[in-house]
Amino acid sequence: MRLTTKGRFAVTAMIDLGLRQEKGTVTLAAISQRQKISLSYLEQLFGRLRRHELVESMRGPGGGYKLARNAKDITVADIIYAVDEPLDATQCGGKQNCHDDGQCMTHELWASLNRHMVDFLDSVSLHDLVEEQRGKRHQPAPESVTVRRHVMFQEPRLVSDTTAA
Amino acid sequence: MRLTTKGRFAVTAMIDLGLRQEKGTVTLAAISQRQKISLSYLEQLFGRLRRHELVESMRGPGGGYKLARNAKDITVADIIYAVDEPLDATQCGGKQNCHDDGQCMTHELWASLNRHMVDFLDSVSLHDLVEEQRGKRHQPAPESVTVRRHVMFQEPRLVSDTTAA
DNA sequence: AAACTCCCGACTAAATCACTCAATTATTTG
DNA sequence: CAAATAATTGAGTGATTTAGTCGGGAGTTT
Repeated sequence: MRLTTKGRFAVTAMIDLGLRQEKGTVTLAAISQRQKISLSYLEQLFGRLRRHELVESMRGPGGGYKLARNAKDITVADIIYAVDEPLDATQCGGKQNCHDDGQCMTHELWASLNRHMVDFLDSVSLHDLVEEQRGKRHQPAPESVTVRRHVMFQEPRLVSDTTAA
Repeated sequence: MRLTTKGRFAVTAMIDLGLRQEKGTVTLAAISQRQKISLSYLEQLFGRLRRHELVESMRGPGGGYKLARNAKDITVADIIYAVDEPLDATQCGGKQNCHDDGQCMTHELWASLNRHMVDFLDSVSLHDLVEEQRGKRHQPAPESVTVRRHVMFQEPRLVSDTTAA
């Protein structure tokens, strides 16, 4: 799996979007200012997010982006996969030097690790992150239920509206 | 965490070493031939493995490398950390653009992911991998005990001795 | 001394990352 | 319609990282 700042920015931007989309749409220019991510870069990222149907766009004045579906149905893995594509730690998806066997004594190890990572990132929804940011720390479920819902985000601070006069 | 072919090669080489060190030491030249990893590259990798005290070396004829401790006490995380250093998915170890808060809404997310990855890689010992390679699939513990011992390596094949005439 | 083996640092080509820039298309408002 | 707003696209670029190579040196054994 590739873990780059690209994925981090994408998640950050999506949280920002999730926090404000109630008031219609959110422009990239606004996200750019709040999160200090260059507009051009955001454009690139949101192009991918849109093609993966995680966000929807509206052009023209009053336009912008909004989530294509409920934040609970968007996972961090979805976001990272959208912007970083492969999401594969094995690097030899059955083809490359893996045909010779032996070469790939470690193949299953990486495949396993990859599954672990994906499982984890898939267990955290955008909704979870947005709620954490809102500071709603009312830990209801005392760590049970399925596999979802991890409680592990200690940093509630958020960039405040510097533009909204 | 950085997951590159460097780490993969290092783990592969260590498995090879673990499989054969009973007969004294193993030379890099032998590992190079069996695993098709360039000797120069192996030298680089084993320099780091030695400095991290995972292997010990003996020079001169009959020399080579051997594990510095029991294979059960060497984890995959140890190996990857030795050759890839950082082993950190957060990328902003508290310093960079993380001072401003907000910027780091995702900091804990990456930190968590990193812990998950390290935990996993730490739960797999070199001994586990070596035994898997030997094909000793006698699953004794039916998945219990602590957290250690995952059963997840389906590829038992190994490069056979092409040199040993 | 000769062969063997580890040891070390510098070097490099290729790929990837993290962006930027310029131009275009669609939409709304006046 | 014109102007402003925003998304949309594709190409380009500099810095960094990766995945190695290369050339010699140093310690050991026969």
